[in-house]
Amino acid sequence: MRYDGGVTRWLLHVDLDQFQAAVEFRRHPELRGQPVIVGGNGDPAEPRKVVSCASYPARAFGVRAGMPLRTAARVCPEGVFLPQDLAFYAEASEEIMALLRTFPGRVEVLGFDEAFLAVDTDEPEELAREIRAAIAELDLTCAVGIGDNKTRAKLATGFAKAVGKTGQSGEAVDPDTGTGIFRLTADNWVELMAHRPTGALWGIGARIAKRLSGLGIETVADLAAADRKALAAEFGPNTGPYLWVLGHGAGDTDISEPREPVGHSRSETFPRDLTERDEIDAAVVRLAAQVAEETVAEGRGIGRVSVTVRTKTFFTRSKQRKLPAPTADVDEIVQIALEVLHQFELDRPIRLLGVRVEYAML
DNA sequence: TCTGGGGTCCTAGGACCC
DNA sequence: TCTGGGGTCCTAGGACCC
Repeated sequence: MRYDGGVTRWLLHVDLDQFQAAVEFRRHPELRGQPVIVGGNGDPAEPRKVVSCASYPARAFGVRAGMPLRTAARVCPEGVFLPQDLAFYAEASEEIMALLRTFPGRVEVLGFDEAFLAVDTDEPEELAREIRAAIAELDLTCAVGIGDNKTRAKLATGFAKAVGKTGQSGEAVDPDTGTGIFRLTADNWVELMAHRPTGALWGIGARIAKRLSGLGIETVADLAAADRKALAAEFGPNTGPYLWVLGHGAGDTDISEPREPVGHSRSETFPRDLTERDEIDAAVVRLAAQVAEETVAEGRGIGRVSVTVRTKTFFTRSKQRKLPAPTADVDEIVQIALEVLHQFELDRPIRLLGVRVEYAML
């Protein structure tokens, strides 16, 4: 933790509250405090679309991200449904990240609504308060997790949101009160995390938690005490030991340098299943052309094409092909996507089609 | 009321070559 | 005639995250 100068390196994790809904409130102030549900085209009757973001009042009804819109409409009849406007949220996200970059430290963007800051300071809470105050100037709120590494900073944000909860609204509020900020380090890791299920860790989802459970590992403490060899045998030589490390709360102590994106994809779940070869082909042609055009417009070459097919029964498979040479030819990509598509049986009604490309230097 | 869309990374296993 | 390992490339699939 200590290095030249004797100032401590801290990782701060900044996470906006109910981001998409909060951004909508900026242009629809009359909706503040309402159970707003963002998703699909804003029609709660639209099938096969899900909630992207629910405002805290909507969450009080049980509405959650990922829930079908029609379910949300049922559990929250007075919900205000808004179409998802990703371009608008991207713009707001840029504004937030630009603001974060005005603070001392370096910024790693994690998504539309969260970022890590690596900063050398002895007063991380002070900085966190300043960040929350600045975000409040944008008519937005956020929680800030402070940690001695990224793992702990990220998890600290969860505690910050719990601490900052104010009754029904659930918002982490009031930059002056110090709520909405939490510090998680090696000092309080065991006290706060040891008894929690492994799935509480960032990087352990439902599947791995279940497999860990099969090994008798239920809690973070169990994971930290687990035999690394046994973990390696179950999860592989890299993932296994990494899980053990996670159990101890260890993680990167600096942000990652921005990486070049590795690929790009477009997919679509159809309102009704596709059964005709013509319409299946046409959809793949359309998706492939879109992905290829977007990729070429960015000046990138394409080295691999993959096609995903999901049937009515939610059976999902993908096939891919490496190109003989990188290309920026949209027609070539479309042709290859069609050829890959035709490697599938295509004898079942199709719910989703997707086309993905991987970048390659031309 | 069935289960979005867009990413990243890891692992297993077969083919192929030395 | 049979049998080695190691290394790399490629595809398929799984898992995680926001």
